[in-house]
Amino acid sequence: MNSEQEKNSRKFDPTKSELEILQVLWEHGPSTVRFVNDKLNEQRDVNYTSTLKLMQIMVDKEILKRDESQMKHVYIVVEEEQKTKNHLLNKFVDTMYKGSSSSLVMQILGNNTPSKEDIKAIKDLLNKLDKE
Amino acid sequence: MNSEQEKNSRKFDPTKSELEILQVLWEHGPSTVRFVNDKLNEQRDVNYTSTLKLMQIMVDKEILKRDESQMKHVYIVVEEEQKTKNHLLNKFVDTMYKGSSSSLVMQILGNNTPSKEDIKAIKDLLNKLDKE
DNA sequence: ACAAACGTAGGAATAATTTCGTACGAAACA
DNA sequence: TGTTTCGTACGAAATTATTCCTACGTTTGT
Repeated sequence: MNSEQEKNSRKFDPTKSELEILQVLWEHGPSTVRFVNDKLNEQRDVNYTSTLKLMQIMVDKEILKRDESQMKHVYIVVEEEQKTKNHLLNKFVDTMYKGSSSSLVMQILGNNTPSKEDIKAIKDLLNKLDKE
Repeated sequence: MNSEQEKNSRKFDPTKSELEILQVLWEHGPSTVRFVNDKLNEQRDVNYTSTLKLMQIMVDKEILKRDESQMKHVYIVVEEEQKTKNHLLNKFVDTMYKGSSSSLVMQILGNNTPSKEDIKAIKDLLNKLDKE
């Protein structure tokens, strides 16, 4: 189960900026550089060509692929969002909590105040897991 | 509650290598460069002076302080482990789960298989939270 | 048809991070 | 005491990541 995740995951480790771009693409689906750049500029100044360059690099790294059939290339995330997030989450748990996901959960629940609904949702999930 | 965390957290964002060092110090308490470097070398090759340099930089950044009363300086983590981890965890939740800690919890519980004990511990915590 | 706006490509400049070489003093020890 | 080992300081080199300049072609609108 863990080994399967390792098998499927490239070493792929997005940098900070790459992650910003991924987030836009995750939220809005396949997009042009222009669109991504505009989104990024809602938060901070970035030159169009900087975003372009980065996205081109991401294509090289095979984090993205692109549809070049139109003049305005459309960039598409290669690996599905959940898989990538899972990978990053596991890496985070490994480095910060020595791989113990429950201690992460304990900490996050202890330090934040989830709503009643959140609590219920999590309880339900736990009950389901319990039965298996 | 969130604002309090912001108040107490410096912008402090350890780099990858800094995090490696922090982990050694978290696990073993205040240590010399030699000790930290030996630990790091259990995992990968690092030159002693590289580790030294990094730890000196961390002192500059006030991530560490050091006891220079002995010739072999002893380095000490400034901010307590939990506070730093919490900060990093929150940052992670913010960027990866738009701040929704419960969706992180859902994902991590769904994708790993916590033990019965883990499940019980989490349930207990949830019950406690529920009452408040 | 021409100018303005917009697209990609690619390389160079800059910034951030990490690594290590060199110098030099203190301790250990034969 | 001489030499080897171990410590720190500091600067520079190497690496990685990020930003942007320039060139040049295509589309859009007049």
